[in-house]
Amino acid sequence: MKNRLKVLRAERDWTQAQLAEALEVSRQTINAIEKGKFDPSLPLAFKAARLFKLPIEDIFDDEVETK
Amino acid sequence: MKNRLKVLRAERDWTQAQLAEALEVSRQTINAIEKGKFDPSLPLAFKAARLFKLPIEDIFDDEVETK
DNA sequence: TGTCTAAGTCAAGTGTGCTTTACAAAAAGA
DNA sequence: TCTTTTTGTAAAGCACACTTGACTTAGACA
Repeated sequence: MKNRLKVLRAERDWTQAQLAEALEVSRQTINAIEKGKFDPSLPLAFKAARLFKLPIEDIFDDEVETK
Repeated sequence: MKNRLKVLRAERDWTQAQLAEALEVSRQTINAIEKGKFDPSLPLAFKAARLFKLPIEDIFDDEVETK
């Protein structure tokens, strides 16, 4: 699952730690999600959507990565 | 987490088993999600959104249940 | 060069999403 | 009523979302 967290962070000049705090998860969790290590839970995706005021589909991308 | 799966099923006259098959999960998983026993994973939420051609937010509701 | 911050990663542990198997309860049809 | 279908639920097990703690790497800057 791809996601735009890194870009959305950059647009706001936030660190992984700051985003983690805003979403009430650990910094390692943010890092792992950004690096594609695992997918966030649905509740966490909702939290991110509310934080960035974007639909979940605009933050996370379920399509297969064709790297 | 509330959800409209039961209604969306009813609109299409589908059983839990049929929805489970369409989403490639077990019937018990559909039942548990409909009954609020646990939240679906984000990938499963994406699958449901594609199946029903609706945004994830139109199927699942992260707001606190005020029963 | 040395220091500070941000990012990346690993290990071990906890909780939960989802499975299969099985059975009971409820609904629907004859 | 009898039978079939659908829904609800439980137990045991596996995989993964997420945690804390610790360590490394890289960049910025004095």
